[in-house]
Amino acid sequence: MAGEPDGDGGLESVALTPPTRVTRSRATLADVARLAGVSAKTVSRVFSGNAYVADQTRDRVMAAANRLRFRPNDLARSLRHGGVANTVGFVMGDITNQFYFQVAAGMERELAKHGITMILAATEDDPGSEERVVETLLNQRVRALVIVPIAADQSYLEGERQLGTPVICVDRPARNLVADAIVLRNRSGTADAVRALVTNGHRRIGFICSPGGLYTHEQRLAGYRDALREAGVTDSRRWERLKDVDGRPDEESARELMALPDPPTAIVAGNNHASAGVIRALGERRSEIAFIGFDDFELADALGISVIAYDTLEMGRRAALRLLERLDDPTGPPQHIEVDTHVIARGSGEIPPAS
Amino acid sequence: MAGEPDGDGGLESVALTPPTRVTRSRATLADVARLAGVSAKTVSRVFSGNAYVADQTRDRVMAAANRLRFRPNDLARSLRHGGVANTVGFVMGDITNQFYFQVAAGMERELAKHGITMILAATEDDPGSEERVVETLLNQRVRALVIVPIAADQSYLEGERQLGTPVICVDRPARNLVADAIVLRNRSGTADAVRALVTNGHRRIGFICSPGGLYTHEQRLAGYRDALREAGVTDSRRWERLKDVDGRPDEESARELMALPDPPTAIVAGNNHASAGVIRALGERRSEIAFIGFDDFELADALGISVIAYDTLEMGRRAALRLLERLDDPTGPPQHIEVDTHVIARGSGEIPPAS
DNA sequence: ACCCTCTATGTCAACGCTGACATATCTTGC
DNA sequence: GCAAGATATGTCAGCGTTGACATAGAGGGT
Repeated sequence: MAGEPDGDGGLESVALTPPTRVTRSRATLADVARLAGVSAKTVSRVFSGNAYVADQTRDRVMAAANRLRFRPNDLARSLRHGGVANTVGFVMGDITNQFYFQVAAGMERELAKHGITMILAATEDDPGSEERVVETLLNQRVRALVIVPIAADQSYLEGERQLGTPVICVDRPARNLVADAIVLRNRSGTADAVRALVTNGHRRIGFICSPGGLYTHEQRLAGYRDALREAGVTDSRRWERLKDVDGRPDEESARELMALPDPPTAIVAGNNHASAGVIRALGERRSEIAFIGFDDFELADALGISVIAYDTLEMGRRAALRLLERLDDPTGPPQHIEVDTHVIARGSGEIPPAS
Repeated sequence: MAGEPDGDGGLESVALTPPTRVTRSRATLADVARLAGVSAKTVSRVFSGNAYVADQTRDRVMAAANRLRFRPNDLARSLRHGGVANTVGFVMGDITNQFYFQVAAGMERELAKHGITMILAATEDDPGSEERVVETLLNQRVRALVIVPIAADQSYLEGERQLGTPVICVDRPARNLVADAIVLRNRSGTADAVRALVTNGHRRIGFICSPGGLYTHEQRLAGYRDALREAGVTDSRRWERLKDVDGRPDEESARELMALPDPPTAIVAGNNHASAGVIRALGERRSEIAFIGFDDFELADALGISVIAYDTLEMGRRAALRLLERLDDPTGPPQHIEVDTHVIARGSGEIPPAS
């Protein structure tokens, strides 16, 4: 398969210009000014837009700027304006988790409207690296920080906050730091799903989620318990499976539940990873046991999997909006914002109890 | 040490020093220097690390810096060093497409190793906005650009390239611009999948993909045709369905194929969206008709769906590596790098022809 | 004619940092 | 004892930009 047949070969080649000569340096305001026969300040005025410049002069400046391919240097601009850049930093955890990127996407979209650009950094879910990563961003003089807290403690940011850098936490609240938080409606969202199952006649409902201990997972577990308590189910602990280990514990947990003498008639998964495990474990028996997973996923609708869904983009958007508010007015108490979740019924969650 | 008598008072000094602002702002090198009783340059040396500083002095400086919560200002640093920041810009298309973010993730991981931070920007798949977005990044003085080309023409970047800003294209090559490209092995990857079906006895093989016209999709279609031509199938056009419209054309296309008097015994989908359509259309008949989709997706393994897969993170990684090479040595012809794809057999693709 | 305001442009310093260069002390070698 | 290096620190200018301030002609009102 080495030689691509005919078709539309010749993808590259055809260099438009010989292999690159480099480093004619970039034009500055002064260069443009010289060419246009005006002062640097006048060029500056043309590019920052908000001052008196004669139309004729403006044209001459623009012509010179285009000829020299001038581009205003935002670094210098930022330095001049209090040394703060027009960027915000987003610190996410595990880079392979698309959740973070969806949030980033929502943020980007909103920030772009305000001409703010976003700088990305990842902690790779290593709590120890959080502070280091944050420092990198602060050195870049971001105007604000949005972080998905992963370290055990964010008090190291207290100084920054006092210096006026807003900190917004996403998905989990910060610990030991006054900061706004944008989180999911984890607890009541999960409760909603369980209630739906209860309404449908289920009493033996399993809950699978690993790793335990995270804020989000604790909240979801709590919601699960809330709903079962409401329903008068007192032995819910029996149906809980929360492992902290790696490997594929969720799938095993599901099999374990299904192998009980009185197996659950419905299972709720606390996150996407757990959903995958449960679906694998269910296999051919997917039509027998009801299932609802927290987190929507691609093709879930094609497959008829009911989920507790939410708008990840919205989380990012809300984070961005809160951030913009903070930049306008840094005072005021921290807000705890919950983003709505809702159960999407696609079939798997509406299966009635078998026994 | 001229002006600045003590700390307070000094009201009578008329024109010498106007009342200094009391707003607590961020500490600078000079502030630290004053507190430590050394020159700013010495503090600079401590923080850039690579020069002679006595241990005792270093300690004193660090103590002062910590007390003042000093942070080096990378903006100023960058400005001093040729006015170029230590960042690269990534321009992606539709922000809700997780593919882009996976690429971003791979890049980030690699760039972080080199202390380079990434700036994100999205074109929202609007070709007209590409140039504007790119400009924003260039104004931030990114050291290099990685873009997923969406505009019809990237020649507007030629000037930048000549000024020494490397441009790397991902997923699709640039048009009218000399730039490296990191793309998937679209053509032969698709051909591999079709060959596998042929080997399994299939001759009537459908291909569904929308929208047509994109580079990637053209390549995949070409690969499909390659393999069928090899197999001596001459009427492959009959089995191709490529629509440009929106809605859910892929699902309809699949139904249409299945409703033919001599329906295909196997179907290949050209992208994830098409896969979803086909899976919906197949419904209960999933076990009768072989299926392979381009792009892996979550739970595909749990569901036994065979796919043409690749490592999206790897694409980003390769882009980052190429970029770093370019920064080291800006010369040399543009490279066209293909990232490997491979067929993952999970069952759906190994179903033998029924008739 | 005079003053006033509006428009249009220029001069200069400074944002925070570091490279180039200068200076001063301390070793080491012969 | 002294040149030659190694070590330690300081001074100054300038990266590209713009705010503050200065200047100067054009128009308007009286």
